[in-house]
Amino acid sequence: MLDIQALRNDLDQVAARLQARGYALDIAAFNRLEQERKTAQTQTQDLQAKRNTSSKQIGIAKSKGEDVSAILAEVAGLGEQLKANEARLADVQAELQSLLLNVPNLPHSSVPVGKSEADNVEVRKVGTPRRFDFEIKDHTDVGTPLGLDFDTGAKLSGARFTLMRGQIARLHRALAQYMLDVQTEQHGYTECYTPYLVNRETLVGTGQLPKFEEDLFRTKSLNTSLDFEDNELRDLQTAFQSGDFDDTLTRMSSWFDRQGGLYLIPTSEVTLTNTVRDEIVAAEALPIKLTAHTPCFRSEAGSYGRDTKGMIRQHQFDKVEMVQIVHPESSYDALEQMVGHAENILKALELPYRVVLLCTGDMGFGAAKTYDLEVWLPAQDTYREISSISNCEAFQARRLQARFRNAQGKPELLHTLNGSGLAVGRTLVAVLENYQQADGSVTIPTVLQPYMGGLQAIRA
RNA sequence: GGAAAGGUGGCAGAGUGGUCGAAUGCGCCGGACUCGAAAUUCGGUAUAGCGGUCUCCGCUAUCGUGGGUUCAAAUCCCACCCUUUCCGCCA
Repeated sequence: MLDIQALRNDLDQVAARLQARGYALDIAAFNRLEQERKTAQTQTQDLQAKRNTSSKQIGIAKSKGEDVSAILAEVAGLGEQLKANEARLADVQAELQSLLLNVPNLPHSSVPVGKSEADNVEVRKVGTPRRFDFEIKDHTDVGTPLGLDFDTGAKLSGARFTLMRGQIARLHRALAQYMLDVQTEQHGYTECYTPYLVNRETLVGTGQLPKFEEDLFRTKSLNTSLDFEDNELRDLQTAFQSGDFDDTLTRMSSWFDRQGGLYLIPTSEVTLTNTVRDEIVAAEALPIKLTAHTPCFRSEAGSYGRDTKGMIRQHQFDKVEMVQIVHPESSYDALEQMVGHAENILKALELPYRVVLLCTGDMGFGAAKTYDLEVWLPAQDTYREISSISNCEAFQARRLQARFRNAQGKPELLHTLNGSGLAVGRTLVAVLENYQQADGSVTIPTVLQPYMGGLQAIRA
């Protein structure tokens, strides 16, 4: 969420910076809502002040045993007027809030302006892709004989699910364990175990909601009664029959909320970052560095047909996440550090990769600056995203009301950063493809061998 | 799932319709005392929004959340959420 003061004072400049990332801010709508808000708020507050003083007078008069009918007559009807004004103010503020919740973050000045992936800037390339003296296979062909089973995954759950058996399941676990150990032992992150199901508020805090509901999986509790109230059902029916689908969805969603429906996390950035929601942390506690190995669940709506083969794009994948919660002055240092923390994993695994600085048009909703790490996949003859590290500045912190006490003792918004360190599934893909041998076996990277019981290669 | 208790400031905890944003204690900040510290003592100490004559002042909101009653709600009523304890079930 952007600072509403920035929008009030500098609307044109903010709009121009948003334009750079392809977001058209509705300036007229904002101005109109702000105008309405201003009048509604001053009028409401005047009425409230009038009510408060009159009520106080009544209290004083009564304690003295005086007659209060004159003052009572004065405030007659004030209640109705006040109620109407308060309702109008609440409406306008809700509208402003929802407008604000849907505006993406401002890009940092060092971010290249661009429209798409094509405008991203390669920062550096590390490692040399291996030369193969045999015909290389992609990870599905390498992995299938070793226990990668897409058919069973599909049988159990559907497309974009995978079952792993035997050595390859162990390799997957070894990768996650290794990454977690490096992040905790070498980079100073605190290991966390977090819930995989979270409430709505948590997802609003990190920015997945309200805008990206369709990217998430949502559950509902079966223990509660699923009955609608009679009038609710009638209203829902009316909304549906009149073809007002927005209204229908709103009503269903509000009903759903009351059923205790929780969402599956799309990344543990959500849970780790939300640990500081509604907190005022001590400045000495900064930076807070957290890591977790969790599954991530994504509906992948709108990506039909993309990466349908293999385990590049799954509904469920594991990830070791890094989150830093820092003083605003050090967030850009922290961003560079975190890129290094993710790179160290790739270096240790001896996987060739490149670091890419995302352009304004390719960044995520909450990011002010993002680096992607892309790993070399020989079968695709290209680099593919394996990590994404972002500085969200105060964008999430403002939604979360996550603050610290500054030198003046005043609460001030923190900066939040998150990054993958790394995506485990895609790392497995990279290992399978880069370490494949002519005989169909896969060599185990040296650093993983202790996690594999000393095994140097896996074979069918 | 059943029963009970409870959710108040950074923390502990009082307040059960009226000058209550809220006693008191702890913590924190500043002063006094002291060579210095501790102890003692005095004063200060929430957040957000709006407005102004804008290093200051005024107004408004906030006592789990949402609604209701009332001229007036931390306090009364309703619904929900959460926490704790006991019982049941359970990995």
